[in-house]
Amino acid sequence: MADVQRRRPGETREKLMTAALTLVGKGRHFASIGIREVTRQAGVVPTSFYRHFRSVDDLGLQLVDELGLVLRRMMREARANVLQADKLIEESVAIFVAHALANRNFFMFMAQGLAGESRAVQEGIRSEMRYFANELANDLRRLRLLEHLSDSDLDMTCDLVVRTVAFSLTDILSISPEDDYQIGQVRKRTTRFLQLVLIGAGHWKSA
Amino acid sequence: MADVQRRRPGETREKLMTAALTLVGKGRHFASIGIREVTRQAGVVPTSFYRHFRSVDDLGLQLVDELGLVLRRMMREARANVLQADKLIEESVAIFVAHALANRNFFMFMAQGLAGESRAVQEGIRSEMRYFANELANDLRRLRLLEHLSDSDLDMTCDLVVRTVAFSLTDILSISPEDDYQIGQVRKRTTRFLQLVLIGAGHWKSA
DNA sequence: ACTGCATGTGTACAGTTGTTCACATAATGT
DNA sequence: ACATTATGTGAACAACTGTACACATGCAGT
Repeated sequence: MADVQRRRPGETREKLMTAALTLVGKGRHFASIGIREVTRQAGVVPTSFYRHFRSVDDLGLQLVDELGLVLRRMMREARANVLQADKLIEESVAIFVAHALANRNFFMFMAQGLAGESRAVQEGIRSEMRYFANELANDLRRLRLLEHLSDSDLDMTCDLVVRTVAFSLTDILSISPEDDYQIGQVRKRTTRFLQLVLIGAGHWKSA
Repeated sequence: MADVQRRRPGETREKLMTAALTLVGKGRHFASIGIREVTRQAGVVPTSFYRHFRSVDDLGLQLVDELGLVLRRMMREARANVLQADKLIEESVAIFVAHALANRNFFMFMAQGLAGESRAVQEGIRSEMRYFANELANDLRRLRLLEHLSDSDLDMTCDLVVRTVAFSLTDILSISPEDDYQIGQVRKRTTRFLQLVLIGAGHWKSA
C-alpha cells in the first residue's frame, strides 16, 4: 500500500540527516534528539529510521563524514581566492564566516559535537580539525611563509589558528544571521586574533 | 510519614545539583538529562525537584552561577602563586589544569554549555569568560606587562588567551584523568600557545 | 518468470517522561 | 500555643519514547 518507491535511492536517508540538522538549527541540542523526533521532522514513519541508521549517534557519525566534505569544499574555495599573501588572513576569515552562515545548521552541529556526548563524533570532529590544520601548514610552506619555523612549531601555529577560528564559530552562531553589524565585528575580531598569532609565529624562535 | 526534614536546609537542592554534574561527568550531555533522571541519581522523589528548580534549564543556570565561584577561587590561587613574571604562563596553565582535573564534572558542564541549547546558560558562561579576561587584563597592567598596548588591544589579547585556555579544556576533558603523560602534553602545548600569543602581543603595534 | 534484497508502511507494546494533586512533617515567627 | 512556610512524600495520568513484527512494493540478477 501507499506510494512506495517512487523515490530515488537514499532519499529518505538524506531527508533524515537534514531533518536532524534542521532540529539542531532550531536550537535543539543533538544529544537530546530522539529517533521519533527526527522521523517526524523528516515526514517519515519511525520504523524507516532503522533502515538507514542503527541509532541517532550513528546518524551523527555519518554527519561528521559529510562535514569533511563541506570543509574541503571551503578550503578549495579559499585556495582559489587567496592568491597574494597580504590579504590572506582577512580573505580566509571572510570565506570561513560566509560558509558558516551558509551552512549554519551544519556548523552548529559541529560546535555541539566538540563537547558532545558521543565520543566517536567528538573524535571525528577533532580529526577533521587536525586535517584542516595540516592542510593549512602545507599551504603556508608552499607560499614560503613562516619558513624559519620548524615543522613541529608550524604545526603548533596552525593548530592554534584552527582553534581560534573554531572558537569564533560559537560567536557567529550565537548571533542572528541577519545582524550584519555583529557579523562584521566577529570577522574583524577573528582577523585580529589571527594577526596576533601570526605575528607571534613570525617572531618565534624554534629551539 | 517517612523520615522528613532531618536534613539541613538546601541539602536536597545541593544533592540535585551535584547529581546533575555527576551525570554529566558520566558522559551524558546536560541537554539530554531529564528531571526524573536527576532525581533518581540524587536519591530523591521526582516531585522534590520542583521545590527548588523550575526546570532542568533553571538548574543549569544556577550551576553557572556557582561556576563563577569556582573560577574566582582559581584566579585567587593563581594570583597568590604567580609572583615573578617569568614563570607566569607556565604556572598559570598548571593551576588551570589542576583545577580542571579537580572539578572535572563542573568544567565538563561548562564546556558543554558553550554550545548548549539553553541560550541563558550560554550567555552566562560567556559572561564568566569576559569577566575572567578582564581580570587578566587588570593583572597584566598591574604587573606592568604589555604596557605598549592600548586598552582595547590588551582586551583583545586577554580574550584570545582565555579562549585558548578554554579550548584546551576540551582537550583535558577528552583524556583520562589518570593519564599523566597526556595531561603533561596538553599542559606543554597550551603553554606554548600562550607564549605564541604573548609574543605576538609583544610585537603588536597599537594603531 | 522467479527469487532475493532494499526500502517503505502500519500496528503494537512495554517502559519512561513531565507534571499535578493531596498529604505529612519540621522549622519559624508571632 | 498556634498558624504559616518550607520541604519532603506517594500515587496517578496522559503523552511520548524506542523497538519489534508482519507486511507491501519495486529493482536487480538469474
